[in-house]
Amino acid sequence: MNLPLRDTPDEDTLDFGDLNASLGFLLRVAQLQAFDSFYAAFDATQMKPGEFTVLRLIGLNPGRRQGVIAKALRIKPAHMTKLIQRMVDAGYVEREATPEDRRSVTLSLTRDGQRFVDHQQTTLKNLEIKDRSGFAPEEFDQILTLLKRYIAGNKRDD
Amino acid sequence: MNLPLRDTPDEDTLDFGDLNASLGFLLRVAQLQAFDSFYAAFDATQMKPGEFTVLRLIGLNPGRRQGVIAKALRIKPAHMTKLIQRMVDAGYVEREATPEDRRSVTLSLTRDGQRFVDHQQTTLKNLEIKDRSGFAPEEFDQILTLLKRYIAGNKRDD
DNA sequence: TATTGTTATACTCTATAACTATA
DNA sequence: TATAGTTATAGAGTATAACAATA
Repeated sequence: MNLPLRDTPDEDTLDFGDLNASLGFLLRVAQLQAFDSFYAAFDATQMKPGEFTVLRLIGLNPGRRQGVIAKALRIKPAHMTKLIQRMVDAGYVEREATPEDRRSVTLSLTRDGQRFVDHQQTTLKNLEIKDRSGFAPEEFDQILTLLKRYIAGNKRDD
Repeated sequence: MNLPLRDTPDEDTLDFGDLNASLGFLLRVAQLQAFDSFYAAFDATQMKPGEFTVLRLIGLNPGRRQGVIAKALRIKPAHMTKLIQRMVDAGYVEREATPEDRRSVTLSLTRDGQRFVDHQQTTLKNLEIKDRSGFAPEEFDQILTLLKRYIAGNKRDD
């Protein structure tokens, strides 16, 4: 005989077993939550995480070829073409023919694009404050360091 | 005047700036590499990370409703239906009508499903050894702990 | 011949809503 | 009316191959 007004408590409680010791599983869950946080913070901008990262990377490295930016972020050429087209349509990115190699295209932010990225620094800062809030200061630095270690240790050849 | 046989070194070298201090960005990159590792390790099985995690979770919690498993893994109902159908077709999962609530369905592993999951423990162990290889033992435990902290601190309401 | 980026196709994951059968 | 799961449709990301222009 269960209480009619509530679910049986253990019906919704799951045993995660070894999943709680699986780096891949925890990375996946953490990453999904990081996306949620991004969408919550960037609600007003219509921006997706991948798009905004592309804008930031172009801003830091103006004049680089589209393929170089794409490869660094593991975005496939076909997808990159469409993503950049959206950013061009939004007025944030400029494409320019490369004189030395006329097959390729170099990217840079428009004035609007740079202004947009600059303006989102505040949003980014708030996101970081929220991210840091569950950690002691040295713990946050530690997780960044360990993630970078994992990334460097598992480098792909491309 | 550049050497003709190589790209200019700095042409491919990008400044990542603050992205190297962004938890969200590092989580994303690390997670993509974790998927790569999974696919490399589970090459022979045709299994995807999400599918295998569902199998593991069902194995740990037989007889739970499909919706409970789905929600725990943030899989949307529509997607879950198709994923479970694939697992049923593969002979790994059994669906059973719930007597108390005939709208719902409970899940369990078939004997083949349980055998499959058990058999992949070796693959999983090898993956973990590879994951641990870049870390000191206490560092690996630390990254698991910190990821769990992040996950708990950013819990969604649902 | 090989490479850069584009186009086209397809498959998965995700999001949404409409539907069914229950409750 | 609300809920559990299904079906259907569409959008985004990804993978692949074919293509045009150029190297």
